[in-house]
Amino acid sequence: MSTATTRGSHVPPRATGRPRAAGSSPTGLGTRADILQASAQLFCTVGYGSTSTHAIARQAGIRQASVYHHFGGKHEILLTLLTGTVQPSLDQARSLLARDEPAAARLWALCVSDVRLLSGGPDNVGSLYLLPEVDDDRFAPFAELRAELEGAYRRLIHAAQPVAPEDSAALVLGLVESVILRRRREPEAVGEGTARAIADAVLKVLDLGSEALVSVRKAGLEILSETE
Amino acid sequence: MSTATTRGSHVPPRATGRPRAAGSSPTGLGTRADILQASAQLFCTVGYGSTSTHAIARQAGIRQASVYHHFGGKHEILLTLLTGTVQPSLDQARSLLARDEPAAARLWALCVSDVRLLSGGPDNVGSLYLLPEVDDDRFAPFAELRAELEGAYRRLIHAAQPVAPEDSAALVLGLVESVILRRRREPEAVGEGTARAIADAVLKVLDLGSEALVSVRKAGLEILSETE
DNA sequence: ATTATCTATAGATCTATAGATAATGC
DNA sequence: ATTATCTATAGATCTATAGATAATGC
Repeated sequence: MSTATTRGSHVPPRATGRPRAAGSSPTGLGTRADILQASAQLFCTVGYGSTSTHAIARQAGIRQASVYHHFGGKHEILLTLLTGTVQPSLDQARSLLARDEPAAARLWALCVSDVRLLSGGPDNVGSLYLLPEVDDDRFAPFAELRAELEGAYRRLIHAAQPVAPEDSAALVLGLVESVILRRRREPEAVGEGTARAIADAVLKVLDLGSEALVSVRKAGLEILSETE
Repeated sequence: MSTATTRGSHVPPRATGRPRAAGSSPTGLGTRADILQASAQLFCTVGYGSTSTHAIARQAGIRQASVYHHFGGKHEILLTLLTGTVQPSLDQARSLLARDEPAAARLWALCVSDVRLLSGGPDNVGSLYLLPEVDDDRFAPFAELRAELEGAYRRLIHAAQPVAPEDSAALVLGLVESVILRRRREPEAVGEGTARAIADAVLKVLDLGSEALVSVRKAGLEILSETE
């Protein structure tokens, strides 16, 4: 729901335990959140393998060894970030699947919602999806959530456009996820306009982009206003 | 042109120098090609930072220190792979820009050609574009080529659809590059059909997807048969 | 003589654990 | 007593260089 939840920590830090040697929690949300935030920023900019636990600790305002009090290692941090990023998308997808509005409008809303999620937040966490390391078995729980999301897209696509070819979902997800690289290259160019443009493009690709698009968009916005 | 050229080596190895301790060139194209091929495979699967020069050497059939006889370091290998991957796309784009056929057909052909390039070859080298490390200044020469390619897309898009919004190129490139992640997730699902489906989707996104699409496709295939 | 490889290694990491320490909680 | 941090460090890398070696070329 909120960014704090996404990052896996919303409890304000209690004052127990030895104090930090230098400074206080950069995020103000406790050490776990500090580590996740620092890791997200580093993984997104220099990559997973190139990021040391020492670099994470420095950015989180603690010492290297303290990272291990909160996580089993780098892989556990990345897994937490990955699932925390895809979970809100999946929640929204399920909520949209359960509704009664026309499928085209719900699909449009899902695309807008996902692009917003990928565009928002302090770091481009969506780019974690692009890390080659994510294919590793250690991150299988994430792959599972991601596959469920793809299934939700597939069902909405089929409901909206029964004659769509089997691999349409790949094109649709490709359009939605294209915002990740776009944000990396032109961070300031990405906004609400991007979300709607991508959702429109999805409908066009599915041959649902005629004059009906205007009314679908309207219905989609209506849905979004009710689900956030 | 050929994969060998892309990888920067086509000269068969001469037999000068101390022989290898174990085995012979895995690619049969010389040590430089061995290193590039081994690095491509590793960078694509486990990432850049997670790949050691030792791992590269092992896979290339040489000792770790020998890598430095051919490249200044890992970054120089990645830069070679990146530019070698984008260069053929850029060559094709320039060649298409210079032709006289309708812009829609040339754009369709460019998309098909790029998806083919990204789908082909032994490794998913397109996924090197996705590495976070690529944003580093060391890889600026690649970013420049990539920007030129985007410019070529932009010009073809505008010629084919004068009323297309400014950021259409981002959507189009997003669709084309979506094949990279698709190939990573479902390698066997990607083929010529994917290339044409993506190129079709590009025209639809640009509102060029009516019944004219059939003739555009035909013209595009004609062009492709003349430029390969 | 030239070349491409090799072996060996210095110095710089990097990960993960052991154990000390400095706070709060009861 | 419990907790979260700290300091210290062992052991395993990893990069890049120095210098030896084993081929071909002339």
